Amino acid sequence: MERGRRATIVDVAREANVSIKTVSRVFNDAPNVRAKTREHVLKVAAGLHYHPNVVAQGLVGRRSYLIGLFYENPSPNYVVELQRGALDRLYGERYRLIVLPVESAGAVADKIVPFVRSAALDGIVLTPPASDNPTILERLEEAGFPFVRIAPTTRPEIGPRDITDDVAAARAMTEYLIGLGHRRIGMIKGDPTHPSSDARVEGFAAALAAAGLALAPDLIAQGQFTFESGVEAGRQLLDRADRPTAIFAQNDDMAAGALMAAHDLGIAVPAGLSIAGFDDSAIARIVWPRITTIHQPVFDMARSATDQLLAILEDRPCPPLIDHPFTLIARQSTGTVPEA
Amino acid sequence: MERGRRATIVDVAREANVSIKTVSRVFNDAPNVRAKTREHVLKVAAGLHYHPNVVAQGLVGRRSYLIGLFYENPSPNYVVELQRGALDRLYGERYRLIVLPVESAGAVADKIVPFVRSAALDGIVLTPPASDNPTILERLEEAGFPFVRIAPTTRPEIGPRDITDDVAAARAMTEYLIGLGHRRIGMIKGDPTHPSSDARVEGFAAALAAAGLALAPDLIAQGQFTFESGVEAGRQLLDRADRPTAIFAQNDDMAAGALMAAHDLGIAVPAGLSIAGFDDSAIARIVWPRITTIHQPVFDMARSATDQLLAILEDRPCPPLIDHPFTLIARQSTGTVPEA
DNA sequence: CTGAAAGCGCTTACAG
DNA sequence: CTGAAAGCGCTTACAG
Repeated sequence: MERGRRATIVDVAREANVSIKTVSRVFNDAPNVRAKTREHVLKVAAGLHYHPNVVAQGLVGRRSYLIGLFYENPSPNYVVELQRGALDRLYGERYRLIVLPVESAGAVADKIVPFVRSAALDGIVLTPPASDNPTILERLEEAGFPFVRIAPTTRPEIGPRDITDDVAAARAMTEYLIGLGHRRIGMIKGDPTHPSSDARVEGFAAALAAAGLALAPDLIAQGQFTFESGVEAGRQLLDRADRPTAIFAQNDDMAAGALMAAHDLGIAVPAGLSIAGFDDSAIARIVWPRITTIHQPVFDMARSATDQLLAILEDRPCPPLIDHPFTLIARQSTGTVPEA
Repeated sequence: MERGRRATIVDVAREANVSIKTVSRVFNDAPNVRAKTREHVLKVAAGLHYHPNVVAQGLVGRRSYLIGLFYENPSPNYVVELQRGALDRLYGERYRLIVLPVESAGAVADKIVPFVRSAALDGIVLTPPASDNPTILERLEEAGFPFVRIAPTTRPEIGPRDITDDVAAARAMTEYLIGLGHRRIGMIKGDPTHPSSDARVEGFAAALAAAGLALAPDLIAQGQFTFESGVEAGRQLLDRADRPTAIFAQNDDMAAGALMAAHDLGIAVPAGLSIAGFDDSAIARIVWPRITTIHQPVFDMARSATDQLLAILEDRPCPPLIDHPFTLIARQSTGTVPEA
């Protein structure tokens, strides 16, 4: 064979003295092949370094064996966890993962179908906020294009979902802070286009209400889920006389940002200020002090969302909803309220 | 058309009253189509939501339009930069990116060809340490499989490379620390299977020698390019009476780890200890104090490596070597040597 | 248990 | 400027 020329099913069939159909059967673990024939074919194939051509298989089967992972780009840690989870499920499968980072899900919503079509994807995993974008969902449904959603909050009827209870998680963290004696607690919200942002405010508010505390609107600062936005929002909350004694940021990147703001302002954490995050991404263990956070099972959600997508593509039944448990992880960035 | 059924070239040809060959010409910007015919075809195609099927194109052209990005998993920041660079070059192209993270390049070296073949990749971008793995290079060469390398240090003859001068960069950082008055400088080495690790030690040693300083072997601690290994190595260097006044870690993740070790030991940075990193990855701006580092153009290297790979695949000439400039970025983690 | 034929949706190489 | 034929490397649907 010439340099770079791959053996084909015809080469194997010829050398093994069988039809191409038999070779096909062997490589697809189809029944009705004598053990001896199978062995012989396998041996010849190995000698020829034969591997079935996925592209040809794809053309016949009208599929590409390509799965898309669609995400905006909030934090590298989150993205890498997402990829790891999806890849973990795909390991050993014929399917491969195409990464589809976009600047803004909203900006490409209109072109989502042409986009997935021209990339020849078989299906797509949607992450927040795309998993709740009405245009994206509508277009995909119209086209009958297979998709699954991670952490959506709307339209529960349209297909499998992987969620974690944002409201309960945010409530748990807030209760934890209240339990440490905090009464003035600030929150840094995430990107307003992510429905999780509102859910986490809801949990926050519920815990405050249950403890008889008022929700002061000026103690809620707007962030974007990025580190930089956390620095900014942190400064805004801290640069005043009646500053909060604790800040609960809606993800770890923003919590790290708030921590940076505190450092820059010379405020000791946790002695003078408690900071809590959300996600349990790598960043929470990298900054000092290490950040108390909610472990959100991003890896697990991505893994089981991918599993559900494969089930759809292969016509297997799949659970419509998986609710992944969260856990509160107390670390060094939170402590009892400072003496007044 | 039924749900999910895509229009094909035949559908467009029929409705536009031309041959499929003409439709093909239009979508490939081939010459010899009357402007009027072209317009008509385009209009009909748009009405049918037609997109050429890449899988079919791939079968005919004996290619998949799939590029693999092969990497070990040292730091999320590095990985995301790599992906961003490659994706940036691929934007608007027919090619798509497959991510191929592996636990250890060495462990899969033997199976690299079957691996890329069964994933049906057209070519692959190799990152350290795979870009210097002799088995991987040999197998790929034998098979005539297209690849480009990021930051290799060996076998300059075997194809396009994108490098940055590790020796000079490490030397520059060391000279900077010496300029601040440091005389006892520790180094945290990266994974020994990465040739860059040795190159950076070389630059470190050269700067020390030029300043008439001895290279104390016990001031070189072994790390793995991970945050955790940096914590460990940092502790090892700091937990002694004659500890160094500065630590130069071979990447930012390990520098952040050393910083964590210093925090845990109650050593103030930079007042009591200077810490420098390498890469200028996101982590360097996220920890406190922000880390002085070498900006390594990972994004640019990935981008131009991908560009070179496309050139190979499309038989265009491409530069055999691109040397990307580094820059030293002084931030808050380094300062003058503490008074003895 | 095995195989010959047809076809997946395109492009390449010719012909006009 | 346009098109009919052949073929890329497989699998599906039949036939034996």
